[in-house]
Amino acid sequence: MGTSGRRVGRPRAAQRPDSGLPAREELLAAAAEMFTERGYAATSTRAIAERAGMRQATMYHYFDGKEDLLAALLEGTVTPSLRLARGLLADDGPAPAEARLWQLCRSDVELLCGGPHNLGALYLLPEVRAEQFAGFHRVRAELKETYGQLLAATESCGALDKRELVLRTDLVFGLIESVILIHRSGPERPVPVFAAATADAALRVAGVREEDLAAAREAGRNLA
Amino acid sequence: MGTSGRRVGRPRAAQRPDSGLPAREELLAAAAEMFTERGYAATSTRAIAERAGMRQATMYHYFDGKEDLLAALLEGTVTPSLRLARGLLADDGPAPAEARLWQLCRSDVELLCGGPHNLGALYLLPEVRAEQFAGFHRVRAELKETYGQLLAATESCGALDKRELVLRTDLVFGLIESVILIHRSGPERPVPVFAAATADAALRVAGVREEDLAAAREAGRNLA
DNA sequence: ATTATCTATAGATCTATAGATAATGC
DNA sequence: ATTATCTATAGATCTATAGATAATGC
Repeated sequence: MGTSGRRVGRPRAAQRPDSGLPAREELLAAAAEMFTERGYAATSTRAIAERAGMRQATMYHYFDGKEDLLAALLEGTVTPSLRLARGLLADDGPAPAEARLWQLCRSDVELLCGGPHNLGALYLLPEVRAEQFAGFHRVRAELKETYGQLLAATESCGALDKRELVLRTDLVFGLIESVILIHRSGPERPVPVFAAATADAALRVAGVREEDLAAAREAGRNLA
Repeated sequence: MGTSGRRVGRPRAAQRPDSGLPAREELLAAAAEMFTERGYAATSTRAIAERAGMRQATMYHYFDGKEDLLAALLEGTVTPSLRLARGLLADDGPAPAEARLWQLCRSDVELLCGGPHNLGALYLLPEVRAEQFAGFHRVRAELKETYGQLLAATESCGALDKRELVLRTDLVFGLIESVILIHRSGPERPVPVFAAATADAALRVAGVREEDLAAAREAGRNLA
């Protein structure tokens, strides 16, 4: 049986060229596209379901509603970053904290800008403050915590007191997340170049001196 | 006649303690609050009008609809920044570009974080891409252009080629706008402190060396 | 029997307009 | 006469549920 043999259940009404994706994934992809292109507000459950090739009511077989879709999309955005961040933090190899921070920043920018849609922009939605998104907020807070620990281990931030360190962390993390805004304005720039430049900028914000930057960058690249 | 004498027109149905604001302003304030707190999507024209003390239909006397309100709010956010930016750019006093850039960054952060609501977050809405917001986009592009000109005049960026300069501008402008995200996470930090720290970070991204920072900051403060 | 889907729809909105009304202004 | 507001509502949604149906699996 190939991937798209006969499937259980009543056939779909409007059959389209089989995307191969499971229905749940298809819904997520449709929601990602429409939320980012038209806006969360402006996207109805009907529009999502229809784009995923099924009728509106069928969506409820997979998700509890629009907010549930949004929550799933958001968590999917941060989870890969967090996995990488943990790896870099645990890595007790010889790479200095500066290099690991550089690599983390670079990869996060790639993740945020690499996908077909600007999913990051979704967590600016005020809706995301709701209870329902606690899971997402937890994961994101953990990612930020990792940034903080790497920063604390750098030479330039090592001497800062707690409060100053939190401020630096906010600024670096903010810079990385701001690529969501930036990338929109100049999408003709190649992502790898942009990601490296943003990682450079993050180290500058961290206080790494211009003359130490190249070394950190080189060492960082080798962690990829 | 005091500010709140008898007013022309049919009296309001539900009279509240007279806010003193003209109806149009009252609507804008209500929309600002609800858009940022509950979300644009989740806010109905009825909710806005009611909070402004009038009935839903009355809103249409002042605005063409929800999008029109959003457009007005957005333009109001950038216009003061742009005015300041132009002033700093035209100022042919003795202050170096670094100092003027610092001051521009500092004030923009104050403006973005100072208001009662996080209005900046609104222009992340995908809805804002629509035709209707062309005016807002124009003003914002002009503000960014000013950042670019100040950056080009700094010592550290003077030698960069066109493309590199655009990249730096994007990163600095992005950092400033990212305070929209950052400020949400730590609103217990005093805004003036945060604004100065962000301006410092912006100069670092611009490539200003650590040992030149203090001087630029001092000169920048005197421009206020 | 289980599953994935469908059709149909109740009930709850929400937006925008039409037309009336109650003030002040002249 | 002008103005700012009101009431009422048509028409267009949209969400979530109930219940039917058409496949496969055993």
